[in-house]
Amino acid sequence: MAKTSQAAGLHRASLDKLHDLDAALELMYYGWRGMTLEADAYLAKQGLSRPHHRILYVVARRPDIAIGSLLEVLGISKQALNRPLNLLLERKFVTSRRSPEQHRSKLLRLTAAGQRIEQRASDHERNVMRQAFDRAGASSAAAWMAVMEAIADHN
Amino acid sequence: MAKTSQAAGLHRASLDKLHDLDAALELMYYGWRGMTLEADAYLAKQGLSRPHHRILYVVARRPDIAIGSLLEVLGISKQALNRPLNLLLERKFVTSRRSPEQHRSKLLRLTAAGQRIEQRASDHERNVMRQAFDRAGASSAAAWMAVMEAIADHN
DNA sequence: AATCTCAAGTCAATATAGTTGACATGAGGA
DNA sequence: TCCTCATGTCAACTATATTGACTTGAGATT
Repeated sequence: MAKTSQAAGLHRASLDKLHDLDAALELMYYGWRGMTLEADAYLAKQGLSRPHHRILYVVARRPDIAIGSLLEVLGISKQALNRPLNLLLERKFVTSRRSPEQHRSKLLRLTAAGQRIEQRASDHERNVMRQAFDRAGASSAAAWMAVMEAIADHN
Repeated sequence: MAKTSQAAGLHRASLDKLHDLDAALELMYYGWRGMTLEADAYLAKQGLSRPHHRILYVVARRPDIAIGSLLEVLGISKQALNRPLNLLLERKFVTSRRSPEQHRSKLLRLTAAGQRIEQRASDHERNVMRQAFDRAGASSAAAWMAVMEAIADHN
């Protein structure tokens, strides 16, 4: 293994399993990584990262969302939103305008360029999912969704 | 919504679906969150966080692992490992000793206290998985594993 | 008009998790 | 003695987040 990077690329390690469900924990970890890897690489090429993508993703699916609602959906503080959102506004991936009736809030929308970035980044993730679903079959895909829903809605 | 925290708790948002697989992307996101939420809360109570847990998890499953191998498995730089590992050594959750033959490398092991922390943190994650598998059924659990493997091993 | 409320924006300080680069230490092998 | 190699450490930097305190600007209320 030549002289690549000090931080090696993290290829699924084979660890002893102490418990029945250890394999499931590890699959969740490496699955998350596997789904986001290419999208993150694409975003990095654009000078963006995952927080930017999350903003683009949500605004794409909720045009005219107000900043306050966006904060709620993302689950972060407005100070944390500030930097990435301003970058997206500066680079004209997102526009903001005041609401006609509710002049207090600002409504966010993607520009055409913003839509393109969002689509390409999400496409990387969707392609990973599509290939995995294709390999495992449609009924497995449905089962995967059911299990993930149970995990997401835990408690 | 009273005056809780500026960063609200992030409850699965209902976003419009622009693509077929958008639901899958969101499930991966919220699933990852759902699995790690309680474990992270437990670790925070112990003054630890996810990197510490990852170290404990790996060392538990590879007793006498050398630092260099640990770096490889974790996929981070030795400088990034330094702080969390030193904390674990200070707090006597991990011990290091020199190898009898290979005096160059240090071998890491969990103490009893370290094993307890690792087990409890991982238990939180395993419990989430167990409940989800129970709800979805054994064949769905197997399908979930197959899909996650395909995602993790993507290219 | 003066004041209150509320969404948004901003500034400062802090924590965490990581990076690269440079260099020191200590043990074995040539 | 000198070289290699695993480990350790220092410094500087980046990114992503937090809390707290405050300002701004628009509407609503008295």
